[in-house]
Amino acid sequence: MSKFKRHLITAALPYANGPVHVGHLAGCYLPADIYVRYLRSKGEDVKFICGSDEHGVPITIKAKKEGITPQQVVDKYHGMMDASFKEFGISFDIYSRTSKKIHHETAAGFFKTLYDKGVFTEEVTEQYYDEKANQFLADRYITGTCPKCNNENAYGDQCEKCGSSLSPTELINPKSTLSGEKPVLKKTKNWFLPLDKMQPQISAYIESHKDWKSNVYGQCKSWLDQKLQPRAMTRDLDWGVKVPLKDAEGKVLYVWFDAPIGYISATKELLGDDWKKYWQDKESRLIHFIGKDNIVFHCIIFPAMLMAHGEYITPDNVPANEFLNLEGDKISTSRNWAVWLHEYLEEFKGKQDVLRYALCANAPEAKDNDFTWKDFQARNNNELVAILGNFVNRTLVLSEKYYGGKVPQADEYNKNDLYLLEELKKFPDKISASLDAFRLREALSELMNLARAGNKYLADNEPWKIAASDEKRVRSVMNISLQVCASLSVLMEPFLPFSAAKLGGMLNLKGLRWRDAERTDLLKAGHQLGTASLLYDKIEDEVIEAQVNKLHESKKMNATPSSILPQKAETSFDDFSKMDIRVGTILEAERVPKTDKLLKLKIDTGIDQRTVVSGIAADYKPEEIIGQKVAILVNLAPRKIKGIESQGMILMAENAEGKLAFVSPTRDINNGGLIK
RNA sequence: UGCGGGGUAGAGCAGCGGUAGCUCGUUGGGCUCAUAACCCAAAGGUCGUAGGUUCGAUCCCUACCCCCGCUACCA
Repeated sequence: MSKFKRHLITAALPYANGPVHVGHLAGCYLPADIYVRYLRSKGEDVKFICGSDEHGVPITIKAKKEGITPQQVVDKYHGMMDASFKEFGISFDIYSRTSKKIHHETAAGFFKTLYDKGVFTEEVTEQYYDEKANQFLADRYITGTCPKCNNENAYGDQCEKCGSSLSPTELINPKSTLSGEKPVLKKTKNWFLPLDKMQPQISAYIESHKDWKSNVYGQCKSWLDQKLQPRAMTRDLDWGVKVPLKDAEGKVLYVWFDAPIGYISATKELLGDDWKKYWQDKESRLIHFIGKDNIVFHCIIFPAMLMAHGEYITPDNVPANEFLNLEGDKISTSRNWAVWLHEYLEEFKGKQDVLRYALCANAPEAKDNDFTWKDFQARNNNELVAILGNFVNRTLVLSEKYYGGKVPQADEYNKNDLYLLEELKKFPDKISASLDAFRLREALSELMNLARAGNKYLADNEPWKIAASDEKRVRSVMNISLQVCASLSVLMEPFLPFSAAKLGGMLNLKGLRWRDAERTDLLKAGHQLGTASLLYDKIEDEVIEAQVNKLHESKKMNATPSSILPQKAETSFDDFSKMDIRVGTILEAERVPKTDKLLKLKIDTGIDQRTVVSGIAADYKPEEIIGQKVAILVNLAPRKIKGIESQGMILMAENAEGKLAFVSPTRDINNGGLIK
């Protein structure tokens, strides 16, 4: 039925610097798994590819911090992720890793092909080099004073204090984090993918996929409208895939060049020579499941690489999800604000499907969504237990009671029966339509509608009431209810594979395909059913409260230690006394238009009244700070901000969350009073 | 600030030109086979704001506001 002979489905390669959390699952692994299981159930030829992304700078930094090698870092997390995906029922055909030999060969080969075809442009730039450590420094390995806010601990790519994005050469007093030495500028050559020149064909490619999700298509359009820029595909670093050229000593492939090729090398590893069918045959369909942070790489850069190579098909669809928040706050690995999959699996043994259900029902398909434990509990208790589990349970309990677990013979169908059976036949196609359009939440809710229909049918026909008076009728009602259970067991498999298997066991059915779900004779009269047991248990309030508490405690623990910055370099009293800090009073305050954080203040410094622009609007409203006593550095060189000359700087204290507070004398000191 | 996504009942979402719909929650009733489960019914929305196009707008156009992401600013 599909115009494609085979499907290659990938899920974003998770970065091997931390374990898997619910955000990852909801973003791409669960949707991809549901889609793949659905295709398999339809009998399609499908391969599901994933693996750990093990290169890139953050891993080398993490290794340094923990005093181990990068290889040890990735080994640890690769093992964890592999195991927890497996236990959660993410049914990869292969879960590989980019540190494997086959990947290094494939990625290097791919690069070499592009190089030989003359695709790349070469550019020599000046980069910082650490002479003591004998290597070029990635942006993150350089710290120095931020030229914008004087923060002495700014990184080469970004100042975390003021948020400015920087280039390493802008830093004042740059320092290598490897040796502490001052790095020197040294020329280095890198290879660029000329996306600017490829813009026409990339545009044509994107334009031919207007059917993509609006968040994906919109993001791509935005990049194209801003004109693509050449992008460096190599880096001066020693952790990664070596650039396969003679004059490229000490260089590796850019992670975003190397990572998507991981899909290709994993396919090779899985299939041997057959891999080409999936990547190079026009009748193959390539689909990437990713989170929104990866859209550009999968929709523009990777397709550009594939086109430049020439022998590959391009992604047919990239159904990217938005982000999942947790209890109202962004999920963060470093702040330990997350529900970790390996911990969930430990604490909720056998409840994989509950999390699968909660995440799918609330997946961030169109916008960011919030995962809350309360919602998780409600989904389980009010939907899985009360609707799906209950329908199956009441049907099987009655069958056991009336017929000793043997499927009864249906006699004549009445109006009610025919109506339900007609409805039943529509479900596989209805759910298919939603799944084919990557509307998984909708598909899941359709599935639940079948269970709802079953519950209603039982309530309307009340077999328990007529059990004694009309045995014939009861046999028909129970037969039909059992057929609905059988269809459910097939249709729920992509979403709830563990429950589907359990239900299959209770019904003593297996090996059914998607199409079978529309049949109304899956269970023959006389067929012996297995033993009934509950599909889902209620989750009590205490369990949920415990999880919420755990979350908040870990947040508290993380808030304090890591956020205290180390002491700055020693300074002299002379240097300190150059600062002229005075007590002042805020006379006027107003928002600087078109900015989020800036206030324009008029301050009485005792010396004069002057204008100061200050980034405090997130914490203070203009009207509430009039009359506030402040500490002000008055002899700071004036600087124009948003066209307003700022003549000084207000001193602010900052807590771990970045909240600001005025520094102000505790007894009444007149304006102009010296702070020393 | 620029770009993208989003703003629809208490919560989560669908609808995207013809007098607002789904799930959960709430309230009332029924039932008792079933895990205090199930079934029925009701309440609850001026569809972010203001203009415009149209016989008619939640849906199209314009401006603005709010939330999220990337980006800028944050002395």
